[in-house]
Parts: sequence; C-alpha cells; structure tokens
Amino acid sequence: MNSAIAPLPGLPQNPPSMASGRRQYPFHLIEPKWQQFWDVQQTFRAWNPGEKIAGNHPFAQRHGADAMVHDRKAPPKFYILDMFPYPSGAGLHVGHPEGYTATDILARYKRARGFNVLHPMGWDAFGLPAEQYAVKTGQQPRKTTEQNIATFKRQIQSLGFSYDWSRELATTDPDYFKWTQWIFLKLYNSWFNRKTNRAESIETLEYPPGLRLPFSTSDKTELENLELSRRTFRDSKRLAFVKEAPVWWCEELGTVLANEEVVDGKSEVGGFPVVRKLMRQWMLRITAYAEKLLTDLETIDWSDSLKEMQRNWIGKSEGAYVCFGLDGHTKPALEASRNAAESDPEIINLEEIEAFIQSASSRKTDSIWVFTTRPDTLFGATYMVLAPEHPCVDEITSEKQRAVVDAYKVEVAKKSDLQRTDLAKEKTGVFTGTYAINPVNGQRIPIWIADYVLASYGTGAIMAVPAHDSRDFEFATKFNLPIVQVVQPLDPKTDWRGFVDDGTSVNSSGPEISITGLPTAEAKRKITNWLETKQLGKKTVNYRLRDWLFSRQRYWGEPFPIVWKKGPGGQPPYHEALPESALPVLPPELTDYKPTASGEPPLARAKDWVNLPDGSQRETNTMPQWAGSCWYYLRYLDSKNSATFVGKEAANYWMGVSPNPQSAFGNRHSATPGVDLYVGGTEHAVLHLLYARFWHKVLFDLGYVSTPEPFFKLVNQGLILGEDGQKMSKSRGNVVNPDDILADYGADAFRLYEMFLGPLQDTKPWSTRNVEGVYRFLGRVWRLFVDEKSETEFEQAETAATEAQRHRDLLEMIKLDSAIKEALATPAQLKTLHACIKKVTEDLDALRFNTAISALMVFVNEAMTWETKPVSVLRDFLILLQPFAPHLAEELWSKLNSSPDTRHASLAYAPWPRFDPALLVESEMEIPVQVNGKLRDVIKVPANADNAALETAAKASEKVKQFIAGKTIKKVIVVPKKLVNIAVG
RNA sequence: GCGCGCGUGGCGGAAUGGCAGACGCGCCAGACUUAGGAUCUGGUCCCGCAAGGGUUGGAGGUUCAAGUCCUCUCGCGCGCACCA
Repeated sequence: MNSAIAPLPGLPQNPPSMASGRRQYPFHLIEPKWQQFWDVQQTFRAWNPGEKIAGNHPFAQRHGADAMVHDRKAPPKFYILDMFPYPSGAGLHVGHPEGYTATDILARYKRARGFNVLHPMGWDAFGLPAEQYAVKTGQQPRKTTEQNIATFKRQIQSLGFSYDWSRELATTDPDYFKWTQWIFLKLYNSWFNRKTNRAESIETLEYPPGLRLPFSTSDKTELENLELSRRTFRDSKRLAFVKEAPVWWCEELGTVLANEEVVDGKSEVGGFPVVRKLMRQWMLRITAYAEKLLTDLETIDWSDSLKEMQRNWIGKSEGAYVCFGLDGHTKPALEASRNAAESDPEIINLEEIEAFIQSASSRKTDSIWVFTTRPDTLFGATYMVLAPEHPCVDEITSEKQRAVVDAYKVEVAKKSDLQRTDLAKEKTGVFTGTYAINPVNGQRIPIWIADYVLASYGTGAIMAVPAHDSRDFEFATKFNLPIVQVVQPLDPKTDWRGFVDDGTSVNSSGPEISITGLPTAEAKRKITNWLETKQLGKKTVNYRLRDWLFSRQRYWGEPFPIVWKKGPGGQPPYHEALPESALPVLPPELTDYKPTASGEPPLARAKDWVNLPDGSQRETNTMPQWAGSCWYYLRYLDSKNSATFVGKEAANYWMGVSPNPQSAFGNRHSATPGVDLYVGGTEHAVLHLLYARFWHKVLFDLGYVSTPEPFFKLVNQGLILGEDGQKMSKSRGNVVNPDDILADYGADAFRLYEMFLGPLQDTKPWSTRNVEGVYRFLGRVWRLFVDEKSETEFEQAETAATEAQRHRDLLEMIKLDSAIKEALATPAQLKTLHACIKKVTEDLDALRFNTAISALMVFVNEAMTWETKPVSVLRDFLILLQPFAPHLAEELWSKLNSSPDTRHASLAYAPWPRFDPALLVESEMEIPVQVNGKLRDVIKVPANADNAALETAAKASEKVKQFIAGKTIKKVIVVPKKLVNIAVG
C-alpha cells in the first residue's frame, strides 16, 4: 500500500530482512505470537463502571472481578489519548508511531502501577483525499476510506500497541456521526447568555418587547411578518447560525475554508490560493467563548508555547471604542445611546455600539467609530485612517477626491492578501477630502484611507497617533502628516518619536479633560471614563478570534441535520432542525462527486435526497473535517452506546468530576479533570485543539460533561526529520517506511529506537543506522536470558522447518541460560536493579523515555557480567522493560514462569517493582575534592562520614596537599555526602 | 519586527548550581572465528611524554563552585505578523 519509497526499476531491492547480518533474536516469531495472544485474551480491554470482569482476565486477577461494579473499589483511572490519525492512502509514517509509542509506554507503565487505563485508537476518516480520488475514479469515498483504515490498522497493530480495540471508532461511521450531528443540533438549539456567561437552551432566550408572545394582532400578513422577525432574532442568537459574510473561497479545493485553515493567503491543505468572497454559510459562535478559552488555559497543563499560540489566535486586546464626529456635524452622537437608559449599561450598550458600527453603511454617516488600545494617546491623534473597504468611504469622500479614492480602491482590490500583508512594502493611501473632529480637543483632522488598516479587525477604522505607533509613524512620515508627542518615556534619553511603550502623558489637555502628567495606565482609565460619560466612547475588549466558518462544499463530510422551508407569502426560505429521530442523516449515494454546474455542493446532485415530500429541501453543505475530531475522545468512553453520545457514568468516571464546576483547579488534588495525557503534533494548536475545547465547553454548559476542559495535560511530540536533517517528504526521497524497519529489526526495536532518538518534544533527525544500536541492546537482553546452545538448535530447526511449523512450538526449543537460578540476589545485584527501578520510574513520570532506556542498557551491561542471575532480579527487570519492548518481555517472562498455569499469563498487569532506597546505600562513598573549584582528587570515605570527617579526609589527600601547600585556606565548603571545595588565597 | 524555545565530542544526545560528555552510533585495537557488516573485551573531547592545562556559540557578571542563574551579543528552530 505504501508507495512512498518504492525502489526505482532496475535497482536491487533490500533483502526483506537480516539486512545487517544475523538476526539478533527471533522477533519475527515472538512478535506475532504475542500480538495474537493479547488480541485473543483481550488483555488491554479497559473496563467501564458497572462492568463485571471475566475472572481469568489479568485485570480481574489484580484488582478483583467486581472492581468496577462497586465504585469504592474501582482503581484510579488514567485516560491516555493519541491524536487519532487521518488514514491517508500513503500508510503510516515514522512520525505517527513516535507519539503512539510514547503513549503506549505510559499506558503499560500505568497499568503496572495499578491504574485502570483507557488507551483507545480510532480514525479521523472524513477528508478531502478520499473525495478527490472519488472525483477522479468514481470509487466511493467510503470504500477508499475503509481500505486506508485497514492498512493503518494493520500497521499500527504490528507495533504491539496496547490499545483497547473494542472501542475503535471512525468519524465516518453512521453510528458515530449520528452523534456529531446530534451535537450540532445542540449548538443550533442553544444561545450564549452573556448575563449567565454560558450557553443555554434557545428556549430561555428573551425576545425584544415587540416580539414577545402572544402577538396582539390577528392579521395574517402582520403575523407572518412578526413570526419572521421573531425567527430572524432567534436565528441570529444561535450558536450555529447562517451568515452572509466574506469568507475564504478556495477555487482549487472547490470549497470555503475557516480562518484557521488559511495560512499566508493559501489553503493549509495543498497550499492553494484563496480569495475573499461574500457567501451565505453556517457559522459556529466560538467568539462567545473567547474569554473562557483564554482564561481556562491557566487551568491546564500544556506547554507555554502552545498556550501562547492559542492566546495569539484568540488575540485579546483591551481598549475603547471612540467616536469621531465628522466635520460639519456639530454634535456627533451615539444614536443607540437613546435607548441606553433602559438597558443594562455594561452589556447592552456595548452590543448596541457594535450594532451601530456594523450598520454604518445603511444610514447617514455623521461619525466614525474607531477601536484603540491606547485611548491615552487620543490628544496625539493627528489624522484618521479607514480601511479601503470601510462602508462609509464612499459617502464621506469629497467630490474632489473621489477619483483618487476610487482608483486607490481598485488598486487595493487587485492585490492578493499576501501582497497586502507584506510587511516589507511601503505604506500607501489617499486622502478622502473629509475631516473629522477629535473629541478631546476639537481639532480638525484629515481622514485617509489606506490598506494598512484591516477591515476585519476592530471597526475597520483607526485614529492615527504617529508619535506613538510605528505604523502610523511610518505613514505620517511618508505623507507629511503632523506628529505630536503625547507620551513622555520614563527614561528622558529615549526618543519620543515612535515610542510605543508606557510612559507619562504630556500635551494632553483639552477644554473639558486633561490627562497631562498621568502615567499611561491611569491616563487610559481617566480618559475612557470621560468618553463614556460623554457617550463618545466605550471601554471594550476586542478579540482577533472570528466565528468558526462551519460549512464546506464537499461530499465526504457529515451532512447537516437541517432542512430549508419555504417562507410564507413570498418570504425567503428559512432553516429548521430535523428531529433527533431523523439522525443519522446519511449522505446520498452519488456516481459523480464533482460540484454541480451551477457551483452548488456535490450533495445537490442527489435531487431525490435533497427534495423532501413536503416541499422543503435539505441543506447541501457538509461539516468540515474538524467536526468529528471535536468530540471523539468522549465517544471512546462509551463507544457502543446507542442511546446517547456518551453515558453519564462512563463520562464522569473517565473524565473526572469537578467539585466546583466553574473551575478545574478545584479538582487538582483529586482525579485529574479531563484526559490525563494527550499526545500529538503541534500542527493542531489552533485548529483541532481550539475547536474541541469550544465544543467541550458548550457541552459542559449544557450539562453533558463534567469538566470545563477536555485535555488536562497535553504534550506535543517533536517532528522526526529525514536522515539528511530535512523534513521528510516524497519529493526529497527521504521518507522512511515503518514497514521496512519492522521487517528488519522488529517492532520492539522500532519502538525503542523512536524513544531513544531524543526527548519526545524535540525535533530530531531519523537515523536508520542508530536503530541497530537499540536492536543490539534487545539482542543482549535475549542473550542475558537464553541458553546459547538451545538457540543454535532452534535456528537450525527453523531453517529446516516448513512455513506451517514456524510457530510457537519452535520457540519452545529455546531454554533459559543455566546461570539463571532461584538464588538470593547479592547486594551489588540489588543495587544495580534498584538504581534501574529508580531511574526508569522517575524518567517515565517525567516522560523522559530516552534516559529511561539508557538506564535499562546500563542494567543489562552490568547483568551480563553476573555469574549467577537471580530469577527475582530478572523478573523485576522484565517488568521495567515491558512498556518499552513488550513482545520480548512477554516471551522471556513466560520462559521464567515455567509452571503450566503461569506459563501463558501476560505480564501486562504485573505490579511495578518498588524502589528501595536502602539498597542503594554503600559502605563507602567517593567524594570529589576541589581546590578553588577545580577537581583535584576523588577520595573514598565511609558512607556515614559527617562534614568534619569529609573535610579532614579532603585535607589529608596527597594531591590536594600539593595545591594548598603554602597557601591560606580561606573557606571550606562541604556539601554533605557530595563534595568538598577548598578555597585558598 | 514581536513572542517562545534552543546552541554541549565526528553524530543522536546525558548532566536537582556540585566529578561535563551517561547511554547509543561511529571510529581504533584485540579476542573468538573459514569468514563476518555476528558476538565479546578494551580504548575514544582537545593540547601535552608526563605533571598539568584547556573545553559546553561569543563577551561580561553573580557564586566557594556555572553547561545550568543574570546582562549583552551572535547563530539556529518554531509560532505570530500592518490586529490599531
């Protein structure tokens, strides 16, 4: 299936195995044997609350068959999750198993530590490639997807991961996306109540006075109009809503894309150009959760850089809206403020301002609103700039300037977004011919338009303060606009021109308000208060985050559970949710997966499917790929539940219950709230991870889940580069195929190598040669346990054996090394073992897999020299080895357990050995001695030597004496049991 | 430009402020071998015969003691980027 590194014709292929000489150990028999064993025995099944466990299951043998029936006895849970893969046609990549191996090691470790471990796997299977393949070949996307899943599953299973496959899911299964659609209905039927600060059922929405029931009229047309207004109002408040808005359209992909899917003016997938287009689309109101998404980052254990990426994406900035009256309009007024008295001033007024700003195009302009984070610099505003697309531009442009302005607008419209945001380019812009009045000092300032002001942020207009904003400074310098200092830097030597930091306000006194002399923070406060009193401004918070564009013009995605009804009396069609009983809404069968000739989504081709008997029509857009991945971690908890998306009991057990539902902190000291460990790539920082948090918070508000955050601890694995240090790609020809590594070295070596490469989070280059290092280590482990002669006989027998005979019977020929005995371990052996237990345990707790493996190597190097190998020591070692190299560990474990009933018991649930510090204590210790910080000697002293004894012994050292002879000892530092440093002068 | 992270042998990488270079790769020598690209043993930062000296991108600083902490600087990676 994987054609990534297919050999060129005419070149010799690598031999299928043993590429580098004799096989270190028979992994080719051991690995399939144990993979089959785990599968048949369901060794890694995770148990839900209330489940009775088969008595012969190793979990029952450790924790009791009724452990999950009685809550009190239930072992602590540990939910360890991988970002599930998109099963592409290219098959598994060496990057996938990096994270999967890390989580598998942790899962096995936690099982040994007595946790009830949930470690599931599934498929994020909707997506473009299968659909594009369908367009080309006509093969159904479902079929392509199933084939790809089969390949991925085979590859993943060949690595011996301890997934609970009974919980496997695919986002493309109707049993799964039924619930994706169901969650969409919840979003559709909810609104965000700013007063309670959470999502609520749409039923709690209060209508404006004129739209409340019952209606007082009985006139049909009037009733229809009232109904329409009521519906329009309600629909505008839903968390899932339809909006005509400028969206990113990608011609190449034939669909619209979310902001998060557009990078540098190109589609994230494929790198195709995107253009702005006005279209009617489904949106999800993620902006309502901007503040929670931001502040709740504090409650979760993610890397700073990842949190920073989310913070940047949410882009909160605090400031104020300020109203600038146009010259000639004597009293610039906030029309909306007329209603202010009867509204909640904190909330409604701001909404009205926003509505007012948005409706700017539909009324006579008398004022322009700007957003600024620096209201304290208002006295330095010497001109204004509107985005060329600002709705007021045409109206305010003077006749004299109209030609210039129109020409500029045309010029800007021709530029691609990439060109527009190119920082290197020089600022451009033109004067509109109109002036505004600065509300603080009555000054007449020119209004310009320029493309350095973005229509999509704030109000699409700015007050320009060239003295204290680098962009305005650049612009003002180019166009000779006045630059007035209003902030004095704290350090008088600093030039105030272009000074953008906090300082002290100067030259900031007007007829009604003065902030001169105030430090920046105070100045902001004072002037904002004044603006609010005068109804010329409003303190506000702005977010860069936009609502989530949620519809795609695709075939291979979840259809919306929505129909469009004909509006009464010539009114436009309106949307309505399908009942839950209509779920899942299956996509129609098609033979042609292209969009229709009129540019409608492919689903529109299925006329029988679209047109319903009552004359209404189905929505033909589909959901984006991110929909399915927004909640899959919840479905794993209860993947077979047909009554609900996840059972309450299962959700509460696996996700944990917050005692204080508003704060994850309250839960810190009990169970971890949410997924205990989530591992995946950093490419999902602002897509999947933001969307999933959003959905989770909605589900939390609506009472369906018990924690406010889904993923408590998250770790990003680093990228694995090609051997040449470049990112792996087909075009470079440096892609490593896991199947090849597996064939040559086996799964255990592959797992070990991926972890030995370096710290999990780091970017690191692949090196097939280094795989041999860990492979040899596993060979040494093998030889530590097995009798050489029996192995030689085994190899001869294997060569002679038929394919059918090459099974576990042959492995039975291999005998234990005769040095392995039921003997008492010596103190030195115990010390070696316990140093290893300590290091491996600590390293696993800190996800330091590479150094844990080196500790295992140190143990083996030492143990190879032992004349007698005590079984007890080797058993503990195998438990330590098991998470890393499970197949080999199981095989050797079964050889150690010679009695017939323990012979075939898995060691997956064998209790992790306890580290005993007493066993590390020696009778003597080696203490480095420094003179002036330089190492001069290492002395041997009794283990119980106190500081005074250390000092005496250090001074007695011949080597040390040479360096202190004839000098004055100024100071002696003794670090207890560690080091002596003698300072001499 | 802003933010975050990182600079250690030939290479991947180890080092709670306390013996720099664990472990592995590679390389060198030896053993066993018909042979080995298998395995085992020893060696392997630099200068020096040695004693000793030097060494964690560079320059300062704090400390009895700095790869580790602080300041500046250079280089690399990632993220954001005209966000008012």
